[in-house]
Amino acid sequence: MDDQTRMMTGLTGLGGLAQADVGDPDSVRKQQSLGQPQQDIGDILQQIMAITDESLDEAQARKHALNCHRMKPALFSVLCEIKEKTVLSIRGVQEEDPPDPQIMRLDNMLLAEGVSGPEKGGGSAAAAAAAAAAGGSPTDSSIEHSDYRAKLAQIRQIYHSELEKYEQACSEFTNHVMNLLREQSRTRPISPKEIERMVAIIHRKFSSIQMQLKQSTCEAVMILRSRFLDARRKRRNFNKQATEVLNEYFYSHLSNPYPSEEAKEELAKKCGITVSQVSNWFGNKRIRYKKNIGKFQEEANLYAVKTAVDAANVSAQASQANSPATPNSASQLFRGVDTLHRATHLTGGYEELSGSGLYTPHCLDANSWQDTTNPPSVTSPPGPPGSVHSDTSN
DNA sequence: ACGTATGATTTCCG
DNA sequence: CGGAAATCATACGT
Repeated sequence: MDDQTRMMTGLTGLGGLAQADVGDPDSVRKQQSLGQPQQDIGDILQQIMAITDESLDEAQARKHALNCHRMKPALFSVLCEIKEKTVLSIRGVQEEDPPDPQIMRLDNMLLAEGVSGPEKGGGSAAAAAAAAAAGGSPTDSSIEHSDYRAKLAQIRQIYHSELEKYEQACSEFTNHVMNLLREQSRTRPISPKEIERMVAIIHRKFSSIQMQLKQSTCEAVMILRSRFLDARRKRRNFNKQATEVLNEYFYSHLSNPYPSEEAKEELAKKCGITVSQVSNWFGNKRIRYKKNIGKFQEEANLYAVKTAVDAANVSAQASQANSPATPNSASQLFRGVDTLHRATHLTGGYEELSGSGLYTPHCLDANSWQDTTNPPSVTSPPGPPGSVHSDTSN
């Protein structure tokens, strides 16, 4: 309604049809006494103004009559022109929404998470790669749980179906509105530009809905991630074979139980765990071993025996392979048994072991780990193993 | 149920 | 940034 009056005022001014204010009923009456064209226009305007007071049927008939009026096209175009100048120009400036940083962030994350990326052709591999590339976190390859992937795929599927629904609804609604406006544009001043604007508004609304979808999808992914990544929540002990491999390495490198990056990778592969898990394990092992060497003595001996036996077997096999006919294998085996024997001796009696040569020097050597000023070869006299010896710090 | 073992995380340091 | 130390939180054996 307000628009209507504004249009009217605009019309009078622009068209120069009348100097007086059309909104004033008196002026309309005054116009009737004027010349023929003016009277005609005034007549039409009065009819338009009065149309709301009439009954529905009357109004319908009146509308039709007005529609067929010979002045209608001219009047209509003028109204359009005015409307464009007044109504549209008012809000026409605050357009141009820049690519929302928020939605960009969401998009990036969904892409990185493998939710919105390319379709599931490569499947988990692509997703995992994307996640790894995005996160770069040490936890990357630990997300290989099939459960995780299944849940992620589920989220992905929901996301895509929802997105599709939104898009469809958006285009449907846009079409509907456009048809409606086109339809109405026959009786009401609506310019194509206005339709365009309307479409843009609709799209903005729908994209804000999309953002909500993206937001909740991100949230779901984050929750899923945290649930699966927080291994503390669902800690599993490594399997026996894995701990065996790790312990073997630890005790056979007791003088310097710091596996290199390559060694860690190798161990990780052998144990079916990640490199960071290997690092954790060695970190824990070192500190716990150092804290209470006595407690680990048995274990140390066990693995010393194990490695000794392995060494014996290996050397026996090697010698056999070297010279199948040689009777030397017996002596090789014996050497293995010898080491084994000496190793078994170690149980309990670590005092005499210093200098036994197998591994003992390292056992009591935890103080020299990480100590560049004190190479392992020149070990300081070991403290009482059972008691908690002084911490290196302080 | 409880204590211990153990993998992971946090904090601090060089 | 890698490691030590402390700490957390769960698994596991009793």
